[in-house]
Amino acid sequence: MAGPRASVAAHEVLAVIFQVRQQRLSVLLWRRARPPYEGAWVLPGGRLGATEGLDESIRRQLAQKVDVRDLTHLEQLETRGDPERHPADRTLATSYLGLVPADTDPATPEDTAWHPAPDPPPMGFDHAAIMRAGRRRLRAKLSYTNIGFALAPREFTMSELSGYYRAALGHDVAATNLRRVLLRRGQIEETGESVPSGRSGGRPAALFRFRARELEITDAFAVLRPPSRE
Amino acid sequence: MAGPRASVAAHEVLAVIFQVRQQRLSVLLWRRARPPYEGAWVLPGGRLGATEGLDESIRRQLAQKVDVRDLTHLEQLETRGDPERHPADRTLATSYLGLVPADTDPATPEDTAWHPAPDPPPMGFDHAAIMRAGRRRLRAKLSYTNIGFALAPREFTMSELSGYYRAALGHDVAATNLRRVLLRRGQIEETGESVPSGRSGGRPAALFRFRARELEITDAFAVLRPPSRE
DNA sequence: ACCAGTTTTCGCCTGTAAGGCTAAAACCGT
DNA sequence: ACGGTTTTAGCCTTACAGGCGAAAACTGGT
Repeated sequence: MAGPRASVAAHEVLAVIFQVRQQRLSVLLWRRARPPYEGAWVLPGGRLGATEGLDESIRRQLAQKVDVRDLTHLEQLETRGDPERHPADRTLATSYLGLVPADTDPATPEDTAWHPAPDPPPMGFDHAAIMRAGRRRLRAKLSYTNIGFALAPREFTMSELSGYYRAALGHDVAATNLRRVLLRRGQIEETGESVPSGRSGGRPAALFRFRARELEITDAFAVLRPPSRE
Repeated sequence: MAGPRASVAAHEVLAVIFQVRQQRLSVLLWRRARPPYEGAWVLPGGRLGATEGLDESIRRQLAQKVDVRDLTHLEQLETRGDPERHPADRTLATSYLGLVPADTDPATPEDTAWHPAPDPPPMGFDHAAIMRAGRRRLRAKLSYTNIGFALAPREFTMSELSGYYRAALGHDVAATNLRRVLLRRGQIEETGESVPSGRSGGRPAALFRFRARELEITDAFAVLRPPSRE
């Protein structure tokens, strides 16, 4: 009753790294140097080392592409294992979602570049589908977690923040509503300082910061709560 | 700059199968027949076949433990790859969350049994942690999706349904509130029929069914919506 | 110094969803 | 018919999302 012959497959880790650059959600891609898909854009990553954990491995691979200290968030996304996803050898891939805050410009090697996430170049393997899964995950978590902290710099104005949300969500976000929602949830707070606004005048904008810099799930999100406790 | 020697690791798939049995959330476990962890309870699953996809593999493995037709939901959960998670060989594991509706009693082999999920027996490997991840996922999705359809039989009364939710969530759920929430969301509808209630009288309960039997995400869950379209 | 233009911020209002509570409805057995 | 039991419907409160307009706070030009 044993199934098909058990396989011993290669395993790779990949990362979907997003950053908002010039008002657009961008993804870090790497130009592949060898066949198959030589010259195509792919997600950064590589083979799992013999003694590495998965998290450990993706951090090591990324260290060759971006300054890992700029990574404000990293979480596992999904694992793909279709026998045909890699034309040559059988290779499973575990992907991660990573975020870089909007103000930093990490040094990247020559074979690596940022591309617009809504309209990426043709990508090798099944990496385009993995990137879409990353976008979906990011969009969903912007609603019910404080994950915005990972897209925004340490301090920001509300109009800047709404710009990051707009880029990531793909639709307009009213700064006034965003402010209320995040303040009520206790995700952000005023720093007390303010900065002059745009080139042609305008009221100076107050600076805000996220209170936490780790992922937290919004309470209100859990519906069907336990009955009121007394 | 090449990392550690690339590994070619074994890969297994595991499933966290939940069912509400006698008002309690239960998990299907399997008594392991060989070392390591011989005799310990583990999650059902096994080695990935050489030509199988991951989804395909977990369905094949499960077919040996439960009638797969009883599975109303199955989704990928997470992948673990700590080098120490398997004492002998390096083995990665991709886990799935599966659900069986409350009224069925699938035939299971002798080495397989249902155990209370809140208070499981000692389990081998890292399977206890995987099971907890499955519970967290289930609890979260009960809030913002229609995943209840996979826990409940085709037709049910509201007090039965609130029992399934209570077991899965681990706290009381008011039947009257649950009814309103699910009706407003359009997740459930009345069948028109009703059944006599408990042993000692009482108003007969209306029967309900879920309108969809596939996972759908509740709209209201996405906060920070696009501005009103006209 | 004042005014027009700009951007941010505040306040008021609306709609909708969650959830508590009570009364009514609909049955059973005696 | 009446008390016990369970389900269902209605009413109310609270909380959050989001629209809109007015006020605040600045810049630059006249």
